[in-house]
Amino acid sequence: MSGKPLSPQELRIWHAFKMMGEDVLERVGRDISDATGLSGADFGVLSRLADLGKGQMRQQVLAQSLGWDKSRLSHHLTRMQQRQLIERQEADQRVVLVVLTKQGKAKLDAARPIHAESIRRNLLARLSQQQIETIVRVSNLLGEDV
Amino acid sequence: MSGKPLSPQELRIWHAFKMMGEDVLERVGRDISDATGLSGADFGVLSRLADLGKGQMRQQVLAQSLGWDKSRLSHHLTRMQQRQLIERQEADQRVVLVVLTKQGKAKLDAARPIHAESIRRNLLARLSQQQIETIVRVSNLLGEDV
DNA sequence: GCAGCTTGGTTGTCGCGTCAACCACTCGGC
DNA sequence: GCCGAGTGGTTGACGCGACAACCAAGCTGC
Repeated sequence: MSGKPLSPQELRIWHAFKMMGEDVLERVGRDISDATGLSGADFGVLSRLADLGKGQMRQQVLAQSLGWDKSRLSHHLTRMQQRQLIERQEADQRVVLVVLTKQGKAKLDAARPIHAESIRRNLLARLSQQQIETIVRVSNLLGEDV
Repeated sequence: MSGKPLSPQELRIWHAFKMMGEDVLERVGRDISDATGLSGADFGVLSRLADLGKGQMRQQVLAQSLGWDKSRLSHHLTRMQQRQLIERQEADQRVVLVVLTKQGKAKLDAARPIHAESIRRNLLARLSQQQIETIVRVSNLLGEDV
């Protein structure tokens, strides 16, 4: 409410906060992509498919677990399908099953160690236990709906 | 490196970290956009133009201060130019000056208080002083190049 | 002079993400 | 029966972003 502009101090905090996420996300994404050709988004889809769904899952459940809307997922799956990472099967009409292909599984398996290593190098190894705990706590605070 | 997969604990940390940034960025961006039609990127361009350059700046300097590459900026400016938020003036050949238009300035002035309020509500007000200090420290740690 | 590098910027292409419109099916009520 | 609402998904349009190729201009050095 108070229309006061942000102080230089507040601006610094905001800037730091923005950079923190973007930097790390970008590095991890790039590591995966350089090594396997998968984007961070691809990796998210494939790993949920494998871990939560034993290789197959309904689109909407997948969307839910990614925090994506159905349109975004539909577009993304179309592209992944063209690259043979997944298939779509109509279970009964109306329900579409997303199925991990051999190739998708292979790429995922190739990407997992890269992903893990990158997260350790770019995030976990750089922070103290204290700091990590604060991150988790802060994330929960900020994730609450107003 | 150790090929070990991430533990559930490590995964939770990673997930928390990812969400933290995405949530808040998205909320602030949406607040600005709902109120003024400017994207977060537009706001960044306009505010740098106004604050760092007294309303005009060379493209490359602008790109530098945004952390964007020249191509991205060029594309974005083309779109902003079509919406009359900025103009491009060739100073001497070879150098292009980006100039804030009246409309751009007006939009920026409208957006500033929204931006400030949104950051306070979605970030600053939710955290303790301790936590904020940790964020800033962590951001610096993570921003260092390897 | 001119070959070659660097600098400042534009352009095309293509993957990504949002929004709104749409289709098809199911279910509840009347 | 049918009408309306909700659910699961697709589609098209359009802005955005990364990348690579390109076009000047200017700056060496010979």
